[in-house]
Amino acid sequence: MTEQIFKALSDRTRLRMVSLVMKRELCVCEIMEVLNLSQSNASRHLTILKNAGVLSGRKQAQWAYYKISEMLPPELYQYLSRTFSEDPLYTEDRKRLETCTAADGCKHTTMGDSP
Amino acid sequence: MTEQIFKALSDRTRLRMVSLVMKRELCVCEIMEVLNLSQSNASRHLTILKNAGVLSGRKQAQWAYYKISEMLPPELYQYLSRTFSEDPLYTEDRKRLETCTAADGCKHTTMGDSP
DNA sequence: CCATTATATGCACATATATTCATATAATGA
DNA sequence: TCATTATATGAATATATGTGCATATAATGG
Repeated sequence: MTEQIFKALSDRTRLRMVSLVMKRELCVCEIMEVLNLSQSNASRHLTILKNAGVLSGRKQAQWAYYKISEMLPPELYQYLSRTFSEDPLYTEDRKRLETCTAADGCKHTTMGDSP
Repeated sequence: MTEQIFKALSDRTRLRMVSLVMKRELCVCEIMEVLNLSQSNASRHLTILKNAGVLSGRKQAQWAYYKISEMLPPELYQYLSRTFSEDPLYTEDRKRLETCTAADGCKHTTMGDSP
């Protein structure tokens, strides 16, 4: 539902999440780390985004990965994409994402990494 | 602000308002009539949409007219436009708008009409 | 089996939001 | 000037939402 999508996107924390996930598929612990959120809070927000059809999620081992849903209307994707690249709030989050996973971030790397 | 725009659009009543106003510039009394809202409620919602930059407003005589703001990001305009034409909720409102003003609706016609 | 790690969820609570009622402001026309 | 019409806003209230804390579930590795 349209209303639901907008509701999901009407929160700053969730917008920041979408911004990060738009870069690449992420697990909850990476997101809570970069945005400095409590685990439960991060989980809840991600659930809201998923239920609204903004994100899609999958589980692998003990991790829950989220990515941009293919159901997300292209116009919204375009708008978000443009907004995130223009607003420092989001670009800085994205910068922090890189350093986070580069340094160590979670105890794991997103997908299979070399031995 | 992005968050603000989404917040403004995250309410069903306001989405219905935007749908109507996307057809043509309307005054408060027309909107409250078509959507069957109390006057104060309609006014408040329109103020929220205006403050978010979704609508722009002007006053003429005792009436307050609202229309789609030129500040509204084009991607959002596209998305809304498509959504409103696809969802019966909005198409029926729009149908009711026509009959309303055609019959009598407000005591006035939107702009100057012939004698 | 047990400790650890990752995630989701019930409960409680503070804040935000939508709505109504009453009232203020302002323009119009008689 | 006064009644009418249109709109905005303060106060009150019910509901929704975001957040932390504790806990449940589940997978992993030792």
